Amino acid sequence: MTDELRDRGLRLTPQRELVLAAVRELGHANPEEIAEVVRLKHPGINLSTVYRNLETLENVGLVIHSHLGHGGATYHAAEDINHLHLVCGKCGSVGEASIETAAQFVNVIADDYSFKTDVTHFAIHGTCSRCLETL
Amino acid sequence: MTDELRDRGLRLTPQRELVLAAVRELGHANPEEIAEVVRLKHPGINLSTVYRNLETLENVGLVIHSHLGHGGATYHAAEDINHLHLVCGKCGSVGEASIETAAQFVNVIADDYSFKTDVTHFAIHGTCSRCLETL
DNA sequence: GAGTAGTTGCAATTCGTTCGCAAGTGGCTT
DNA sequence: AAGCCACTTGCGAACGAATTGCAACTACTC
Repeated sequence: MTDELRDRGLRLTPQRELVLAAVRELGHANPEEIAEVVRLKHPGINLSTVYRNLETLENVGLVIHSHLGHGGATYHAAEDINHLHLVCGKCGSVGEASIETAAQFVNVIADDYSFKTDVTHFAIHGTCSRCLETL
Repeated sequence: MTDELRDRGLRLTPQRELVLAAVRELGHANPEEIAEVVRLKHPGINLSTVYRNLETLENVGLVIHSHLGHGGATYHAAEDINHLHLVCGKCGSVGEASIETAAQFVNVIADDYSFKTDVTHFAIHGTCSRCLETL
Protein backbone atom coordinates (compact mmCIF):
# COMPACT_ATOMS: atom_id res chain seq x y z
CA MET A 1 0.00 0.00 0.00
CA THR A 2 2.97 2.29 0.54
CA ASP A 3 3.38 2.90 -3.17
CA GLU A 4 -0.28 3.54 -3.91
CA LEU A 5 -0.27 6.21 -1.26
CA ARG A 6 3.10 7.87 -1.70
CA ASP A 7 2.74 8.15 -5.43
CA ARG A 8 -0.12 10.50 -4.73
CA GLY A 9 1.58 12.45 -2.00
CA LEU A 10 -0.36 10.63 0.69
CA ARG A 11 1.07 9.26 3.90
CA LEU A 12 1.24 5.91 5.55
CA THR A 13 0.04 6.52 9.06
CA PRO A 14 -0.54 3.87 11.71
CA GLN A 15 -4.25 4.64 11.66
CA ARG A 16 -4.45 4.22 7.92
CA GLU A 17 -2.59 0.96 8.05
CA LEU A 18 -4.87 -0.36 10.75
CA VAL A 19 -8.00 0.63 8.88
CA LEU A 20 -6.87 -1.28 5.82
CA ALA A 21 -5.88 -4.26 7.94
CA ALA A 22 -9.31 -4.25 9.56
CA VAL A 23 -11.10 -4.14 6.21
CA ARG A 24 -9.04 -7.07 4.99
CA GLU A 25 -9.68 -9.00 8.15
CA LEU A 26 -13.42 -8.41 8.31
CA GLY A 27 -14.45 -9.19 4.76
CA HIS A 28 -17.41 -6.91 4.73
CA ALA A 29 -17.85 -4.37 7.43
CA ASN A 30 -19.25 -0.94 8.04
CA PRO A 31 -17.20 1.95 9.39
CA GLU A 32 -18.38 1.37 12.95
CA GLU A 33 -17.26 -2.25 12.93
CA ILE A 34 -13.97 -1.31 11.37
CA ALA A 35 -13.41 1.29 14.06
CA GLU A 36 -14.01 -1.34 16.72
CA VAL A 37 -11.36 -3.62 15.31
CA VAL A 38 -8.90 -0.79 14.89
CA ARG A 39 -9.44 0.24 18.49
CA LEU A 40 -8.07 -3.06 19.69
CA LYS A 41 -4.64 -1.90 18.65
CA HIS A 42 -5.12 1.84 18.61
CA PRO A 43 -7.78 2.67 21.21
CA GLY A 44 -7.82 6.39 20.59
CA ILE A 45 -8.83 6.35 16.95
CA ASN A 46 -11.66 8.65 16.03
CA LEU A 47 -14.61 7.59 13.93
CA SER A 48 -14.11 10.44 11.54
CA THR A 49 -10.57 9.26 10.95
CA VAL A 50 -11.96 5.90 9.97
CA TYR A 51 -14.38 7.53 7.54
CA ARG A 52 -11.68 9.69 6.04
CA ASN A 53 -9.28 6.81 5.64
CA LEU A 54 -11.88 4.59 4.05
CA GLU A 55 -12.47 7.35 1.56
CA THR A 56 -8.82 7.83 0.70
CA LEU A 57 -8.16 4.09 0.58
CA GLU A 58 -11.03 3.83 -1.85
CA ASN A 59 -9.69 6.64 -4.01
CA VAL A 60 -6.38 4.87 -4.13
CA GLY A 61 -8.04 1.64 -5.12
CA LEU A 62 -7.20 -0.51 -2.13
CA VAL A 63 -10.74 -0.66 -0.82
CA ILE A 64 -14.22 -0.72 -2.34
CA HIS A 65 -17.58 -0.11 -0.82
CA SER A 66 -20.89 -1.67 -1.67
CA HIS A 67 -24.46 -1.25 -0.50
CA LEU A 68 -26.03 -4.25 1.11
CA GLY A 69 -29.08 -2.74 2.63
CA HIS A 70 -30.99 0.28 3.68
CA GLY A 71 -28.29 1.77 5.79
CA GLY A 72 -24.78 2.75 5.01
CA ALA A 73 -21.98 1.30 2.97
CA THR A 74 -19.93 -1.76 3.73
CA TYR A 75 -16.29 -1.99 2.81
CA HIS A 76 -14.23 -4.71 1.22
CA ALA A 77 -10.62 -5.12 0.37
CA ALA A 78 -10.34 -4.48 -3.34
CA GLU A 79 -8.82 -7.89 -4.02
CA ASP A 80 -11.82 -9.65 -2.41
CA ILE A 81 -14.50 -8.38 -4.74
CA ASN A 82 -15.19 -11.61 -6.53
CA HIS A 83 -18.72 -12.29 -5.40
CA LEU A 84 -22.10 -10.65 -5.36
CA HIS A 85 -24.32 -10.32 -2.33
CA LEU A 86 -27.72 -11.86 -1.80
CA VAL A 87 -29.53 -9.96 0.91
CA CYS A 88 -32.68 -11.41 2.38
CA GLY A 89 -35.37 -8.83 2.91
CA LYS A 90 -37.03 -10.91 5.60
CA CYS A 91 -34.24 -12.00 7.91
CA GLY A 92 -31.49 -9.67 6.74
CA SER A 93 -28.97 -12.43 6.13
CA VAL A 94 -26.25 -11.75 3.58
CA GLY A 95 -25.25 -14.59 1.28
CA GLU A 96 -22.72 -14.66 -1.48
CA ALA A 97 -23.00 -15.85 -5.03
CA SER A 98 -20.47 -16.36 -7.74
CA ILE A 99 -19.98 -13.47 -10.10
CA GLU A 100 -20.41 -15.88 -13.01
CA THR A 101 -24.09 -16.30 -12.23
CA ALA A 102 -24.54 -12.75 -13.42
CA ALA A 103 -22.31 -12.97 -16.49
CA GLN A 104 -25.14 -13.51 -18.93
CA PHE A 105 -27.25 -10.81 -17.33
CA VAL A 106 -24.38 -8.35 -17.56
CA ASN A 107 -23.99 -9.16 -21.23
CA VAL A 108 -27.65 -8.66 -22.01
CA ILE A 109 -27.65 -5.28 -20.32
CA ALA A 110 -24.51 -4.34 -22.20
CA ASP A 111 -26.00 -5.39 -25.54
CA ASP A 112 -29.46 -3.94 -25.08
CA TYR A 113 -28.68 -0.77 -23.16
CA SER A 114 -24.96 -0.12 -23.64
CA PHE A 115 -24.73 -0.10 -19.87
CA LYS A 116 -21.67 -1.55 -18.18
CA THR A 117 -22.89 -3.27 -15.05
CA ASP A 118 -20.98 -3.55 -11.80
CA VAL A 119 -22.91 -6.29 -10.07
CA THR A 120 -20.97 -6.10 -6.85
CA HIS A 121 -21.81 -2.54 -5.92
CA PHE A 122 -25.42 -3.07 -4.97
CA ALA A 123 -26.68 -6.18 -3.32
CA ILE A 124 -29.23 -8.46 -4.91
CA HIS A 125 -32.39 -8.23 -2.89
CA GLY A 126 -34.80 -11.07 -2.34
CA THR A 127 -35.79 -13.87 -0.01
CA CYS A 128 -33.38 -16.52 1.19
CA SER A 129 -34.04 -20.24 1.10
CA ARG A 130 -34.66 -20.48 4.80
CA CYS A 131 -37.26 -17.72 4.80
CA LEU A 132 -38.94 -19.20 1.73
CA GLU A 133 -39.45 -22.44 3.63
CA THR A 134 -41.07 -20.86 6.62
CA LEU A 135 -43.77 -19.01 4.74
CA MET B 1 -57.37 2.99 -2.62
CA THR B 2 -60.36 3.44 -0.35
CA ASP B 3 -60.88 -0.28 -0.02
CA GLU B 4 -57.27 -1.14 0.63
CA LEU B 5 -57.26 1.32 3.48
CA ARG B 6 -60.68 0.85 5.05
CA ASP B 7 -60.42 -2.91 5.06
CA ARG B 8 -57.58 -2.46 7.50
CA GLY B 9 -59.23 0.17 9.62
CA LEU B 10 -57.19 2.92 8.01
CA ARG B 11 -58.51 6.25 6.87
CA LEU B 12 -58.58 8.15 3.67
CA THR B 13 -57.29 11.58 4.53
CA PRO B 14 -56.58 14.40 2.09
CA GLN B 15 -52.90 14.19 2.92
CA ARG B 16 -52.79 10.48 2.24
CA GLU B 17 -54.58 10.90 -1.05
CA LEU B 18 -52.18 13.61 -2.13
CA VAL B 19 -49.13 11.59 -1.20
CA LEU B 20 -50.32 8.70 -3.34
CA ALA B 21 -51.18 11.05 -6.19
CA ALA B 22 -47.71 12.58 -6.00
CA VAL B 23 -46.04 9.18 -6.08
CA ARG B 24 -48.06 8.22 -9.13
CA GLU B 25 -47.30 11.49 -10.82
CA LEU B 26 -43.57 11.50 -10.15
CA GLY B 27 -42.65 7.98 -11.14
CA HIS B 28 -39.72 7.72 -8.82
CA ALA B 29 -39.24 10.22 -6.11
CA ASN B 30 -37.88 10.54 -2.64
CA PRO B 31 -39.93 11.75 0.33
CA GLU B 32 -38.64 15.30 0.03
CA GLU B 33 -39.70 15.57 -3.61
CA ILE B 34 -43.06 14.04 -2.83
CA ALA B 35 -43.59 16.56 -0.06
CA GLU B 36 -42.88 19.38 -2.48
CA VAL B 37 -45.52 18.22 -4.91
CA VAL B 38 -48.05 17.66 -2.16
CA ARG B 39 -47.43 21.15 -0.85
CA LEU B 40 -48.71 22.64 -4.10
CA LYS B 41 -52.19 21.61 -3.07
CA HIS B 42 -51.77 21.29 0.66
CA PRO B 43 -49.09 23.73 1.74
CA GLY B 44 -49.13 22.85 5.40
CA ILE B 45 -48.20 19.20 5.11
CA ASN B 46 -45.46 18.07 7.38
CA LEU B 47 -42.53 15.99 6.21
CA SER B 48 -43.12 13.40 8.88
CA THR B 49 -46.67 12.99 7.61
CA VAL B 50 -45.25 12.20 4.19
CA TYR B 51 -42.93 9.62 5.68
CA ARG B 52 -45.70 8.04 7.68
CA ASN B 53 -48.06 7.90 4.74
CA LEU B 54 -45.46 6.40 2.48
CA GLU B 55 -44.98 3.71 5.06
CA THR B 56 -48.67 2.92 5.42
CA LEU B 57 -49.27 3.07 1.67
CA GLU B 58 -46.46 0.60 1.30
CA ASN B 59 -47.92 -1.72 3.93
CA VAL B 60 -51.21 -1.64 2.10
CA GLY B 61 -49.50 -2.46 -1.17
CA LEU B 62 -50.21 0.71 -3.12
CA VAL B 63 -46.64 1.92 -3.10
CA ILE B 64 -43.21 0.32 -3.19
CA HIS B 65 -39.82 1.69 -2.41
CA SER B 66 -36.52 0.87 -3.96
CA HIS B 67 -32.94 1.95 -3.44
CA LEU B 68 -31.32 3.72 -6.31
CA GLY B 69 -28.25 5.13 -4.73
CA HIS B 70 -26.31 5.95 -1.65
CA GLY B 71 -28.98 7.95 0.04
CA GLY B 72 -32.50 7.14 0.95
CA ALA B 73 -35.34 5.26 -0.67
CA THR B 74 -37.32 6.30 -3.70
CA TYR B 75 -40.99 5.49 -4.05
CA HIS B 76 -43.05 4.13 -6.92
CA ALA B 77 -46.68 3.41 -7.46
CA ALA B 78 -47.07 -0.33 -7.06
CA GLU B 79 -48.56 -0.73 -10.53
CA ASP B 80 -45.50 0.89 -12.11
CA ILE B 81 -42.93 -1.62 -10.91
CA ASN B 82 -42.28 -3.30 -14.20
CA HIS B 83 -38.75 -2.18 -14.79
CA LEU B 84 -35.39 -2.30 -13.12
CA HIS B 85 -33.12 0.67 -12.59
CA LEU B 86 -29.74 1.26 -14.13
CA VAL B 87 -27.89 3.82 -12.08
CA CYS B 88 -24.74 5.34 -13.47
CA GLY B 89 -22.03 5.72 -10.87
CA LYS B 90 -20.34 8.50 -12.79
CA CYS B 91 -23.13 10.90 -13.72
CA GLY B 92 -25.88 9.63 -11.44
CA SER B 93 -28.41 9.20 -14.21
CA VAL B 94 -31.14 6.63 -13.67
CA GLY B 95 -32.16 4.51 -16.63
CA GLU B 96 -34.72 1.79 -16.87
CA ALA B 97 -34.50 -1.68 -18.29
CA SER B 98 -37.08 -4.32 -18.95
CA ILE B 99 -37.58 -6.85 -16.19
CA GLU B 100 -37.22 -9.61 -18.77
CA THR B 101 -33.54 -8.85 -19.16
CA ALA B 102 -33.07 -10.27 -15.68
CA ALA B 103 -35.33 -13.28 -16.07
CA GLN B 104 -32.54 -15.72 -16.77
CA PHE B 105 -30.38 -14.30 -13.99
CA VAL B 106 -33.24 -14.66 -11.53
CA ASN B 107 -33.68 -18.27 -12.56
CA VAL B 108 -30.02 -19.10 -12.14
CA ILE B 109 -29.97 -17.61 -8.66
CA ALA B 110 -33.11 -19.53 -7.80
CA ASP B 111 -31.66 -22.81 -9.05
CA ASP B 112 -28.19 -22.45 -7.63
CA TYR B 113 -28.90 -20.72 -4.35
CA SER B 114 -32.62 -21.22 -3.69
CA PHE B 115 -32.83 -17.45 -3.44
CA LYS B 116 -35.89 -15.65 -4.76
CA THR B 117 -34.66 -12.43 -6.31
CA ASP B 118 -36.54 -9.16 -6.38
CA VAL B 119 -34.61 -7.26 -9.04
CA THR B 120 -36.52 -4.05 -8.65
CA HIS B 121 -35.66 -3.35 -5.04
CA PHE B 122 -32.04 -2.43 -5.52
CA ALA B 123 -30.76 -0.60 -8.52
CA ILE B 124 -28.25 -2.07 -10.93
CA HIS B 125 -25.07 -0.10 -10.63
CA GLY B 126 -22.66 0.60 -13.43
CA THR B 127 -21.69 3.08 -16.10
CA CYS B 128 -24.11 4.45 -18.64
CA SER B 129 -23.46 4.59 -22.38
CA ARG B 130 -22.82 8.29 -22.40
CA CYS B 131 -20.19 8.11 -19.68
CA LEU B 132 -18.56 5.11 -21.34
CA GLU B 133 -18.05 7.18 -24.46
CA THR B 134 -16.40 10.08 -22.71
CA LEU B 135 -13.71 8.04 -20.98
C1' DG C 1 17.26 17.64 11.77
C1' DA C 2 14.00 21.25 10.10
C1' DG C 3 10.11 22.55 7.33
C1' DT C 4 5.83 21.59 5.12
C1' DA C 5 1.89 19.51 3.72
C1' DG C 6 -0.93 15.73 4.80
C1' DT C 7 -3.32 13.83 8.90
C1' DT C 8 -5.52 13.40 13.31
C1' DG C 9 -8.75 14.20 17.23
C1' DC C 10 -12.34 16.79 18.83
C1' DA C 11 -16.55 19.14 18.86
C1' DA C 12 -20.00 21.02 16.39
C1' DT C 13 -22.94 20.44 12.35
C1' DT C 14 -25.46 18.47 8.79
C1' DC C 15 -28.72 15.37 6.62
C1' DG C 16 -32.40 12.16 6.45
C1' DT C 17 -35.51 9.89 9.27
C1' DT C 18 -38.15 8.72 13.43
C1' DC C 19 -40.48 9.65 17.75
C1' DG C 20 -43.82 11.38 21.55
C1' DC C 21 -47.54 13.90 22.36
C1' DA C 22 -51.51 16.89 22.22
C1' DA C 23 -54.91 18.55 19.01
C1' DG C 24 -57.61 17.36 15.03
C1' DT C 25 -60.74 14.55 12.12
C1' DG C 26 -62.51 10.47 9.34
C1' DG C 27 -66.07 7.33 9.43
C1' DC C 28 -68.88 3.84 11.95
C1' DT C 29 -72.98 3.84 15.08
C1' DT C 30 -77.08 5.33 16.58
C1' DA D 1 -77.52 14.61 12.16
C1' DA D 2 -74.68 14.16 16.09
C1' DG D 3 -71.33 11.72 18.96
C1' DC D 4 -67.73 8.89 19.80
C1' DC D 5 -63.31 6.74 19.26
C1' DA D 6 -59.45 5.28 17.03
C1' DC D 7 -56.60 6.77 13.48
C1' DT D 8 -53.94 10.97 11.81
C1' DT D 9 -51.75 15.13 11.82
C1' DG D 10 -48.44 18.84 12.98
C1' DC D 11 -44.90 20.17 15.76
C1' DG D 12 -40.65 19.93 18.04
C1' DA D 13 -37.35 17.12 19.85
C1' DA D 14 -34.38 13.29 19.14
C1' DC D 15 -31.97 10.16 16.49
C1' DG D 16 -27.98 7.73 13.91
C1' DA D 17 -24.85 8.12 10.28
C1' DA D 18 -21.79 10.91 8.05
C1' DT D 19 -19.31 15.41 7.34
C1' DT D 20 -16.85 19.60 8.47
C1' DG D 21 -13.69 23.35 10.57
C1' DC D 22 -9.92 23.94 13.09
C1' DA D 23 -5.85 23.64 15.89
C1' DA D 24 -2.38 20.32 17.18
C1' DC D 25 0.38 16.71 15.42
C1' DT D 26 3.54 13.94 12.46
C1' DA D 27 5.20 11.38 8.22
C1' DC D 28 8.00 12.34 4.73
C1' DT D 29 11.30 15.25 1.63
C1' DC D 30 15.45 17.59 1.37
